Formats: sequence, structure tokens, C-alpha cells
Amino acid sequence: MGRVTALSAGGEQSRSAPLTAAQTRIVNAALELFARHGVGGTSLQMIADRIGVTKAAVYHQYRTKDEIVLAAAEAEVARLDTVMDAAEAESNRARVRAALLRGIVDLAVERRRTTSTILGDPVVAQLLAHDAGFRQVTDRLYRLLMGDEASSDAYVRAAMLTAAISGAVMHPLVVGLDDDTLREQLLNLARRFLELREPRARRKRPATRRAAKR
Amino acid sequence: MGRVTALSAGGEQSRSAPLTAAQTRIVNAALELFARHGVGGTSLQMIADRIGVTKAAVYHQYRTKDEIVLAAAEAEVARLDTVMDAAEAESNRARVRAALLRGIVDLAVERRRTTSTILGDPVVAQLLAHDAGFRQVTDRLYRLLMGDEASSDAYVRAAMLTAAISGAVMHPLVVGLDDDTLREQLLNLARRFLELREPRARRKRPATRRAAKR
DNA sequence: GTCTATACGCGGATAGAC
DNA sequence: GTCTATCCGCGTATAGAC
Repeated sequence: MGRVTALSAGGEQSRSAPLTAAQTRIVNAALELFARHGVGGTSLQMIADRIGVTKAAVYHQYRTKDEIVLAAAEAEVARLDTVMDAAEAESNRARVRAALLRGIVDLAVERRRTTSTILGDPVVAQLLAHDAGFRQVTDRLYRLLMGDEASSDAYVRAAMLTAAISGAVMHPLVVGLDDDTLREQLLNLARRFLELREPRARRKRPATRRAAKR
Repeated sequence: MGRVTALSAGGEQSRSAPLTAAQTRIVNAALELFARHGVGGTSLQMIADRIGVTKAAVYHQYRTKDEIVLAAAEAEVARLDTVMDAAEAESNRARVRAALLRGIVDLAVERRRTTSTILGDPVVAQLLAHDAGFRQVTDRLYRLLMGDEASSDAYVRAAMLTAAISGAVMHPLVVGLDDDTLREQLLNLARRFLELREPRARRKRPATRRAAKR
């Protein structure tokens, strides 16, 4: 199971092409601006001004704004990849899922003003849906979460769980909560949601492991 | 509490100023285009072209694009208001919550390609956060969902539940599922998530009380 | 009350010089 | 790699026609 993926020393990104110095400057500036003004509210001019160059100079590095958005999003996604690497090092499937859940919640809370703003944008979602590297990461995530189950129940469950975590951290209802409280409650509820079993056997510890229904 | 709002014949909206004929045409066109191209990807020109007028004619009805987005969003939110009206007619609190949950899930699935695309947009969320009528609706929703509970657990729970439902319906994992299946699974899991109780004897003080002001 | 004509500034995008 | 110059579409804005 333990597939080792090569990570760059900077830890900035893993699969896509390594960034040049100029590109790194652009992506970092973009990440800060996206978090503050949203993706649509950030212009190439703002990015250029922040670095101290002209709009066309930025344009020379990335031929379109979408490419910048994609590069910035991939930098965030790379963090998820790292979390999965760590989780996958655990010994059995239950431990892997537990470590993964904790890692995801930690990540979501830690970057509740950054990642969610970027990855939550519908334009970004559209872009990432067509990105091979990103799909690789999400596929891995869903496989780790649901195992080999392919039922509609498993799909909906995984969709709800990821949507709940990423959506809750930037939800208006919880803006007043500090990171520690949010993380604790989120992990607690997410864990129990993931452990929900089919309504048949209600909270009755089954003695034997149920046969894979598949 | 059960305020009866006058609904236009089309059932389009409830609390804000009633729309003129021209405004209704614009909002309807905007809703279709937003669902297809996203909010940021829809220009005033597209809206004007679809109705068969000039851009300036549209601008004459709504002085800014944000006003159009707001009007369109409110038309969607009005549906939620109707669902809450129906749920609140139930006899006791448990029944109200059950009817509400079913109504929310039905609504989310029915408009899985419309509502979520519009209300999920961060720009729209920002706009709605400053809209009095919208906050009234969401406050009512959260009160019906959580009762009078004001604990951080209740906040996180409500945030996760609403995020899970609205986020799951447009999640890549479930695009292949038909509406009936999605609705059934979603309702089932949402119901059980809402019924989760606080586990006993599991207290670990965070101790550090930091001012959560941001 | 609904629309047209026209214009301004900004944003993304491109070509070519240094 | 970075620049200037230029293009077109977009949101915004005003004045006025029916």
C-alpha cells in the first residue's frame, strides 16, 4: 500500500512541473490575494503590483489567469497529499482512516480562510475537475475514506463528509469559534458520522466482522 | 412566527420588493445563465441578449450586477422560506425538524444544478451576508434546526449539516446518481447525523481562551 | 415605465522590442 | 524575463427617445 511519492524539498508542490523563481513569487502572491479578495476579485494587475512588475510580466509566466489559479490550487492540494502520505503509513485500515480524518480536519481548520476560499470557488472546482493531477489526489482520498466500497451509500457518505468539513470551517455560524474549539467539535462529529452504520444494526457491537457485501 | 407572505403568481419571491415585469424577465434569465455558466461567468451582455434587449436596458432595471445576483439569490432563498412555513405547521418540535430536514433535502436535490451553483459562490455568500432579509431566513433555519441550543457543538453541528447537504448535491462523487437515489441516501444520512448525541465522559479542556475576533 | 445610443475605465489577452 | 503598446469585452454610467 505504501506508495512513496517524491516530494520537493520546499514542500510546495509534488506532481506538477517544478516552479521557477518567478512562478513561485506569482503563486505566493496569488494565494494571499485570493484568500483576501477571492479568486474572481483578484486581477492580474493586483498580482503584478504586489510583486512589483507589470501585468504582462506576469502574463509571460502564465499564459492565462486560469493557469495561475490552477497552480495556486495545486499548492493547496499538495498539503492534502502530504496528509494522506502520513495517514497511509499506519498499520491497518481503521488507523489509516482515523489518522486521515484527523489530518483533514486539522488542515481544514488551519487554513479555514485560505484553502476553502480558493477550493470552494465554483470556477476553481471546474478547473480542477479537468486536472489530471488533482483527480489523482481526490481519487486517492475517496479510496482511503471509503475503502473499496462502491455503493451509492458510500458515495453520498464521502461527499457529505468532505463537503461538511470544508464547508463548515468557513460557515457564518462558526466564525466566532476559535480554532481549537472548532477543530475539536469538527473532528468529533466527523468521526461519528464516518462511523455511522446501516440503520439495521443500531449501535450494537457486532461480534464478527461483516462479510464484504460489495 | 408563522408569517404568511404574499407570493406572486409565479411563486418567484416573497419578502423583498415585488418585481416588475422587466425585472422578472431579468432575474429568470439570470438564474438560468448562472446555473449554466456560474455567476462570475455570466455577463450583463449575456442576460441582455437572452431577453433580447440592450445591456443598458438591463442596467436601467438594476444599477449594478450585484443587485441582479442578489435578486436571483433571494428568489432561490424564498423556496427555503416556503419549506420552513410548511415544516413549522407541524405539531411538535420533533415533527418540525423531521419535516424541515425532508424539505431541505428535497429542495437541495430538486435544484442541485441551480441553487448550489448560485448560493455556493463565495461572492454571493458575501453579498447575502450583508442582506437583512437573507439573514432573517437563515436565522430562522438555524433556530428550527438547533432549537435554543447555543453551544459550540450545536453551531458546528448545524454548520456541518447544511454544508453537507448543499455541498453533497453538486459533489463530483454523486453526479452519476439519479435524483431519487441521491435524495434517499442524503435524507437517511442527514437524519442520523442530526440525531447524534454528545458522547459522555470525554472532556479535555482546551484551557487557552483566546479572543476569537477576526 | 421601458428602452437605445454612446462612452469611460478596467480586466484579460497578445505581439513584439529590449 | 521583463517591458511597452494595443486589442476587445465587461461593468458602469448618463442622456434622452417612446
